[in-house]
Amino acid sequence: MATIYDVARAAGVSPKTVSRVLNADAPVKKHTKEAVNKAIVELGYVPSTAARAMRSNKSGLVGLITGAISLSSNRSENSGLPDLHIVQGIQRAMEVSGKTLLIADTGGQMDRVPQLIRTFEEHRVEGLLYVADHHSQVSLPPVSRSTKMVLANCFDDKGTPSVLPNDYQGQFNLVKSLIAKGHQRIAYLSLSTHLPATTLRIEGYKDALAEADIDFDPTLLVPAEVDIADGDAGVQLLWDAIDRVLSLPVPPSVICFGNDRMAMRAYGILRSRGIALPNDLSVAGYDGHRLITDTLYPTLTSAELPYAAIGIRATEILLNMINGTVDAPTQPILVGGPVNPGDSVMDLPTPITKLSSIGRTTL
Amino acid sequence: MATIYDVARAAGVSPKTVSRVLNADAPVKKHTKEAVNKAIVELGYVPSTAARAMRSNKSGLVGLITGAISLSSNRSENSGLPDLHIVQGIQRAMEVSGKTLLIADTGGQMDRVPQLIRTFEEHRVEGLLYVADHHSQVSLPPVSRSTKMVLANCFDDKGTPSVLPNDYQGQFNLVKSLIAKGHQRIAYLSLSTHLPATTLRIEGYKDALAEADIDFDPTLLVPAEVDIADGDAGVQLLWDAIDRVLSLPVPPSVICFGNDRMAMRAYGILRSRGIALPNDLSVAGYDGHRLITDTLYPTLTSAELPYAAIGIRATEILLNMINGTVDAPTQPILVGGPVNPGDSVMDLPTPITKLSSIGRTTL
DNA sequence: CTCAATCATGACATCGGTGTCATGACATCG
DNA sequence: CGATGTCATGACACCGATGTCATGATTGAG
Repeated sequence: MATIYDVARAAGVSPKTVSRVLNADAPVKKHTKEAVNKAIVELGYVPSTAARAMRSNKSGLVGLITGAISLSSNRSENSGLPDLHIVQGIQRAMEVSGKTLLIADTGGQMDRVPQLIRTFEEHRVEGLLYVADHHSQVSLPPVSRSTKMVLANCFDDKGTPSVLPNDYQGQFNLVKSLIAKGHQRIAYLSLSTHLPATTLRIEGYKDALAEADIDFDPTLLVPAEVDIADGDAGVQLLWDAIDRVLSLPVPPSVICFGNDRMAMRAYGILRSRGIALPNDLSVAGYDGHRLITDTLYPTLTSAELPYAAIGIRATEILLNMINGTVDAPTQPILVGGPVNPGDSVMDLPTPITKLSSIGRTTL
Repeated sequence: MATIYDVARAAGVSPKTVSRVLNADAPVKKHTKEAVNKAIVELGYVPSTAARAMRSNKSGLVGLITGAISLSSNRSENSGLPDLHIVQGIQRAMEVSGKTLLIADTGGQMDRVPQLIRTFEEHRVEGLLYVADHHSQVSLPPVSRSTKMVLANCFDDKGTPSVLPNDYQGQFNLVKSLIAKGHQRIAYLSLSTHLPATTLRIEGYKDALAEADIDFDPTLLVPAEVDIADGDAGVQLLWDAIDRVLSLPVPPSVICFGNDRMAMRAYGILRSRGIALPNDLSVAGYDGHRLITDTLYPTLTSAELPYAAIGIRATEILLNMINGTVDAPTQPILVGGPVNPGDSVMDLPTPITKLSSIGRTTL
């Protein structure tokens, strides 16, 4: 591979002059510049980032640690929206920065993280991003104090800058939109209550009800997901939860599910019970998982988890920290998302009348 | 960041001795070694790959060009199995090699590829992998003759080494397994006939029929996908294709779909027509898209597209080319996959009797 | 026309490792 | 006991770019 010295010799100038042409950081005579460019093209010269990095002490690299690639759609038990969307956002934001993204995948094994960080340090990355597959608390091994780091979709107890989905607001807006469509009996079959997201969403659910002067009915709130990734148990639990809320004296007119995958399962379960969607019962999901929401029939109403935006925000924050232009945020950044309306939610012009006639004949 | 010189000074030895300890490429007295290691730990020294790469003229990097990350599940019209699985396979194979993978995403714009290749060349990658999102012919811009390259899931007309799914065998085995279950009237609603995969799979379909002495009936073979990514048109076309084969004088006992997503859509369409799966009609997909096959009820029988294996094979070939141990293959490597059985295919103990009673009452 | 300021370019050192060769300290053997 | 060889280590150059400083050429001002 040709070096800057080869180019210099071919153009009859010094290496430094070639460097000046490359970086346009000092005036070069037009004639000289042309000779240099000609030599560059002829030799197919491409500057070496390694040499540049060594001299400038800047690698131009940013490291990303994630399990998004190895885990994405392989483990179908894995519940939510693919965290890959966060990676997409990061890539998009990184592109315009001119830095190169180094992606390391954990393969789901957290104990490999130190090794990955080590590799990044060898490459002298200027910053580090950590992406979690769901809103969670993490505890990462310490990195050299000088290394900037931003957490996406997770947080720790060391005050590392982090970007999180606004789960409270997402569920709040979703329920609010259901109420606007005339629904009053709103069931919520949530994810495991051990998840930070669930706690926040339940708050959003309750506050949205309160805002509309609807009393919170505890029997309508059922955790319908276990932590253990056991497909069969999951389906059973979901079946049972649906059974419970539909058997209530006054059944709900709409069920919110903890995520789109649960809603997708519910489509099958409800149909097998002869319940027509959305005529007999409305359904809403969470995540905005397009593959599911758009493909299901009827299309699914869902609160969008703004993963791409989270990736973009996290990247922006990191780049600012690298440039030193802005201080790292001390509080988690919350990113909200819209409610994507689908055909799975019925308009209920006269909610009270309809309520009493739903769900009884089907059980 | 500490350098090898800092370590040398702290340990009271020469930099070269530190280098020897790091690489264990020459004997070092136990006492000296301990002093060096102590200094390394105390200073938190991490060697710089940039400096190493420059001296050795080996970057230890492999470049990967793909659209898998940006396109994955965002564009839900995008038909098949996510090509991300290929990337997963590549990562797994690369891990054990000790090289670092540099991933560049095209964002779906092929015109960005030259730019990405340029960046890789600046990083002096030792090899290049290109991953296509579906079995297709590609035409990549020329790279420096010395750069090794392997194509995964695609091929070109320049004889670049490539690894492809064995579409012929996949469909052949799928149809064979259906025949083994007693099916004789096997419809095939294929993908667009412009795809290389479709041509190959139709051959496999026909040969499997021929092997069982079943006459090929052209009315059972319907292309049910257009090239244009128009969701509505796709659904209409699929609806119509299903309509056509079910209206035949002797309707099929099973329908093979071009991919799992089509099958998923078909579940909804068939159910809305009152056809019970698999009792009234069996269904099979293609891709082995777990998210779909495992979640659908009943679970979907599907020919697995061995994307992970393709990624692994492509990586192995590339690494061999880099090591110079093996010559590049001159013919595309074909990788086969199993048929994943689901509950969507009925056993037909007495195929002929049942055949005539299917599909009529539902139309 | 002279002197200073500006411009274009080059020589050289440097970044952090490692290959090559040299060197002094021991060990081994006849 | 001296010659030869092995061992542990260090001095030095080099990989490819670029920052610093120097230098000769050119230009402009007085």
